[in-house]
Amino acid sequence: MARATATTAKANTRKAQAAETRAALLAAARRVFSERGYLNTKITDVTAAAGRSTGSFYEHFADKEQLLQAMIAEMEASADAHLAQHDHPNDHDLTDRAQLREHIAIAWTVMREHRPVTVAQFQSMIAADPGSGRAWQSLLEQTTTLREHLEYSRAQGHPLPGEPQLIAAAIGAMLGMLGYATPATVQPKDDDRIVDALTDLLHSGLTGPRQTSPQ
Amino acid sequence: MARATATTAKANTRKAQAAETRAALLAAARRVFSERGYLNTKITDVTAAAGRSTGSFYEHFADKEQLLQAMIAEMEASADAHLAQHDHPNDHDLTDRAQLREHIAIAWTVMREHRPVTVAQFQSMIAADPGSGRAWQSLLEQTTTLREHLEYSRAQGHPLPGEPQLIAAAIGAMLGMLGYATPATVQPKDDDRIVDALTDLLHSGLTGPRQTSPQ
DNA sequence: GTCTATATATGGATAGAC
DNA sequence: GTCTATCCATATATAGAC
Repeated sequence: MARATATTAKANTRKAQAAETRAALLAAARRVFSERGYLNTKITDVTAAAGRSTGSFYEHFADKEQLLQAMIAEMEASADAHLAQHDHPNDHDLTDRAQLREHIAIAWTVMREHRPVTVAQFQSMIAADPGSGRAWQSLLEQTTTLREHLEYSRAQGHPLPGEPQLIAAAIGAMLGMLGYATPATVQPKDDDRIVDALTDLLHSGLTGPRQTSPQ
Repeated sequence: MARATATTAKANTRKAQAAETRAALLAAARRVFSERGYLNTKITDVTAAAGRSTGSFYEHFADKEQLLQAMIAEMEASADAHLAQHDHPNDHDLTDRAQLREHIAIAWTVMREHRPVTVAQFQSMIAADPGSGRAWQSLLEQTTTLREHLEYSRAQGHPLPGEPQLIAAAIGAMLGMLGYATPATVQPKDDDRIVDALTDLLHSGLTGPRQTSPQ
């Protein structure tokens, strides 16, 4: 079948077409990953969804793993731009409810907005050999900032439930797993409900000072 | 190579040998799953580790999934026997620190003692198509008891951070993911440290009433 | 019931024309 | 750069002898 070779106003140069194909593959991967996930998706699924050929795929990516890396790079660029709007000094105090909520909300929003990528990344991590320790390593890496904030809080005199590294990993585990498992169909207001609940749970736990419901 | 056909005192009946082979396959699967995990393990990896043939495998299990189901059944039988030692009435109050810790400790211990199985089960769940909602469904199922306890606590007048179902899922997500990611090499005393930290975090959160360290 | 040997299916990856 | 056609590696599952 004939495929549009210049759907945009861009000049139909060889270079521009390559970029177009690459973008089409990335976009198709996002679509396919959100349904079938990363592990069950075959290269041919992506190329079929993009309307390209298998051979063309390998002109842009060495394999499926490299495709995922490119998607992660895109996401991080986008997330960094988003984060630049907020100030993120190191001296955050996560024992302050508002600041804790802000962090949870940002993490949750990024996971939601880039769901196909985070889902794929999560699957890829889990599929690694358990003996390799990659899951633990990944958990530590993704919670580095969180850990630093906790260390700061502790230095300020707030005693923590445990070592900052462990607490950060626990929180990261909760957010990551919940973000993966939560259906894509939840509404924005549910997102708020979830962020509020997680914030309260992590801020003051199950016994924190909350008003008893009126009954 | 010659393989022992009657390593035990049992009579070498056809039936006994079948049971022996089945047990050998299950034991081999535990060993292999703990290193390479469930997803990356091939049927031939299991049979090779068990010293049996591929053809023999299919005499006992229809496929890898059924092998895992058999391992889960074994684990649940073992866990139930273990749980029978404690009383588990429905009227537990997880806002009580000791009772919360008990629950976390049991969950953590089961995950540790049956690590190959829980790891395999976790991988199998994650590998399912994200669009199927299996991860969310699994999370709800595995936290049913937890949810009931939380509902009880709430009925007793303890306000929770959110809906019991969501809070239970969040706690389950934390425990499940952390149990998966935590290296198999941690020492028993580290297990205690982890259980204590998680208990404190979930009980009173990051700001709960704890003594400031002497400094 | 267990074995060896093999059929079958799948998907990753490449060659060469356009 | 993109395509079609194809090679090739891998793993599931079965057939048939013992």
